[in-house]
Amino acid sequence: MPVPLYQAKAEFFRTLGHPVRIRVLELLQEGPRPVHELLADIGVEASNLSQQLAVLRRTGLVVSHREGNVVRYELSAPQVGDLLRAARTILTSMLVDQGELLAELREAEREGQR
Amino acid sequence: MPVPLYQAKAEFFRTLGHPVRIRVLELLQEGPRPVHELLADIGVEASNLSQQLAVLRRTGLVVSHREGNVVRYELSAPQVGDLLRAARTILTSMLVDQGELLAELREAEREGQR
DNA sequence: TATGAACATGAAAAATTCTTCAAATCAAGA
DNA sequence: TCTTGATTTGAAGAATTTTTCATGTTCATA
Repeated sequence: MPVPLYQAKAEFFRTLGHPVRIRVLELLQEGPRPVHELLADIGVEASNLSQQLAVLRRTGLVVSHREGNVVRYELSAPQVGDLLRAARTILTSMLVDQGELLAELREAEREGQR
Repeated sequence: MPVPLYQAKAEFFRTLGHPVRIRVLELLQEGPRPVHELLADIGVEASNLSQQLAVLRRTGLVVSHREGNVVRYELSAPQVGDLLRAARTILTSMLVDQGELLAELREAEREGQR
């Protein structure tokens, strides 16, 4: 009973769909990091971060290993960077469009006020 | 009060994180399509599809226009294709890894049984 | 203008996901 | 061994998202 591909994709995107998880992935693009460092950069409760890390671990996007007192995380799929970049491209172009729309709306409003 | 970028990204990915929405986007990559055609390809209730289309419209990923009796949808950001492709790459490589893992587990099990 | 097909919408119930809190684990050092 | 810092875990309640159903719209055509 293989999970249909489109469902696997949906699950994959859904795991990217959380602000803390996105920040973690972006930080990890620069290289492996211990939890306490992530914790310092992203300002959330330790247990909350831990829960999100668990989500990323389950999907296999990151792996962790303990080094003494500290647990270090890293991306397991380096291509994640490409994905985030592609997303950024779309997103900025969409935000630009929205910005233009917004500008037009404001313009229209000014016109109306005369 | 601009929405922090990482939050915008998370929202963006979350809208991709639904099987019906993914299928819609993939179908629309091949070109514009009327709702009833999407409906035939994806087998869900009409109102359900409609709700998901509404989500995609709100995020600005698709646009629709009525042509007589029919409403035609299309991708508003053609780069969505790139994104889906990047995702597919990661996903398949991850699935392959999992497949290997699975194979090892089965192997280990066989070993154990001897 | 009455009817029907194609879609959309609003709202409530059902299902998932998030956040938070208390408690547990693990390794290092006193 | 006791303590402490680092991190994880389980569970419960809060918040969001999905699904579903009934009802609207819109346009074409009889």
